[in-house]
Amino acid sequence: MEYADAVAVYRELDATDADLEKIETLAEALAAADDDELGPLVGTVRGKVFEPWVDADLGVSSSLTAEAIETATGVSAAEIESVWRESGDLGDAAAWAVDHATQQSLFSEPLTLRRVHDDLRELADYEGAGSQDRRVDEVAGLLSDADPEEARYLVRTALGHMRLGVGDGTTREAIAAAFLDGDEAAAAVERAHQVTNDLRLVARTARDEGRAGLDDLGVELFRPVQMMLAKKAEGLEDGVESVADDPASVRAEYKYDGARVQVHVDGDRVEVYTRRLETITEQFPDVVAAVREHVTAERCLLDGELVGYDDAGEPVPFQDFSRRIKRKYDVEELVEEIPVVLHLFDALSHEGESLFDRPLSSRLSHLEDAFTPADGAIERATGHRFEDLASMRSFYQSALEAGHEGVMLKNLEATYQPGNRVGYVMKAKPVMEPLDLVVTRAQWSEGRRSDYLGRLFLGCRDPDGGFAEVGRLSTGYTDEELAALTDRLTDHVVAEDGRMVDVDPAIVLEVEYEEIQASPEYGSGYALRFPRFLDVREDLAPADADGLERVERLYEKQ
DNA sequence: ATTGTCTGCCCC
DNA sequence: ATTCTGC
DNA sequence: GCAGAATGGGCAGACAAT
Repeated sequence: MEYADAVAVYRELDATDADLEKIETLAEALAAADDDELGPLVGTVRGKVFEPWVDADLGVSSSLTAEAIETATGVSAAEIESVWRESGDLGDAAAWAVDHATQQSLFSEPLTLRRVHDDLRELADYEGAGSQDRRVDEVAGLLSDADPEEARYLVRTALGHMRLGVGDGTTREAIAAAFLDGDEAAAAVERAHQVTNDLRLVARTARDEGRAGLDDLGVELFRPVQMMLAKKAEGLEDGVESVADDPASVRAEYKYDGARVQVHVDGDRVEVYTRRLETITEQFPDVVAAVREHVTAERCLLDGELVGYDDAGEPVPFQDFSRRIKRKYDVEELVEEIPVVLHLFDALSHEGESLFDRPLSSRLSHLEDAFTPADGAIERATGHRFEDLASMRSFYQSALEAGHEGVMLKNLEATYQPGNRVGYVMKAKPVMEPLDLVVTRAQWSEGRRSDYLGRLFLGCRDPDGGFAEVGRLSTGYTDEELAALTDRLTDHVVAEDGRMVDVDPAIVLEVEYEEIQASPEYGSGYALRFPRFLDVREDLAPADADGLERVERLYEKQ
């Protein structure tokens, strides 16, 4: 397949918002793809060049790609930056740069999908001194053989942002439409995706073996399964109403602030997977040891949350616990410093028996049979069924007092539904008092927001009469609110540098957040976790904004 | 040897 | 993670 | 109600620059 043909497909997908049109376009392309092109097409349409289970990174993102565009075209970095900032897409800037190239490659070979895909894959193998330059050269090499449209999607692929409006859902529908018949085709594709987490494999299987082949793909130990996710509840009562008609079939559990993990066990072999189904077994030898010692089942697949604790038995802030996740060297040192507890709350298979179609109540009794709790190492998630809302409310309070995030609410009769945020699991967390903060700086956005100052830096009053930054804001406003904000901010611009804009402190925003954390990044020494826009405080001047002392007080209080 | 910048189907 | 938008 | 996009803080690792 010529790369130009793949690009024609991307463009057609890009040209419509209608789901059905996207599915039809993609299905036709998948059906027409050659034997060895189906995988690359399924991957690149989602901006991915590796299968999800491959532990490899391209190691190229916006900065190095901008350099590659400069190398390939001779267009200056400043010009590329400027077009990037205007269009909000580095791929668009690449298209422009190729069109305005001041240097032509001596001989230009037409690109193929295969070459683009395989060359990008090679980037991951480069390591050591000079590797960044070699990555830049490799991307530049592709770009110098690309026409403007090819360059646009080549760059978007390298960055992993195709912006085609095609996600896993659309791709699954297209696979079904391309290779299968019948009403339940899409459901069969979805199920196969849930248990393999690999759309390329699913597409190949659907094409080569049809429906029967897909149905043969089952849950296997050491092939992680997509996790069932929770929806957000407005409050405890709302959550209970949402999960089940009958409050008697609701289980409330502590919601822990750690990392969601799936643990696979077969005798001595233990693997620990994250929510994105990455392996983190190496980072948690303590967890592996605890599982070996206390899991009594020979074979099982368990679901839970890993949480860090301090000497006093209090859960540590997520930012501290998170150090353990990416640690590669001196792991034992961190094992000592930040011990963790594995809180288990579900069982997906037990002694070879799949439990996906069983109600939660049944899965929980299998979980109970599968291991012996050991305090401080491996425990059941704290949870119960409650007779009335008042007792559930006090349970919720006890979760907060113990330093946890809130509660999960689960329907005891529901089956395990991988990959979906279904209404059978809800999470309830308390809302913090909002802060009134001043916009100190702003940045031009990308993609669909490229005409807006969509990233707003927030400051609180500091004792010197200035403003100390406590983070950035970029969600919570509608397009309309953002357009109005952008308009107003442009009246206060004092300096502009690339995408960054300095503004007079003039606009006060009401901002919601989950938590205040200690920050090494921001001037105030604090940062908001999950900040979002609530409203413009028209009634407040910058001098009325919240001060650093209030931020400090709230930090100490939580 | 130290510091700065970039990256991540990162974790949340 | 949260949130908004188009279907 | 779903799927998709655009974005938050902060961490360790990997190189590059000094």
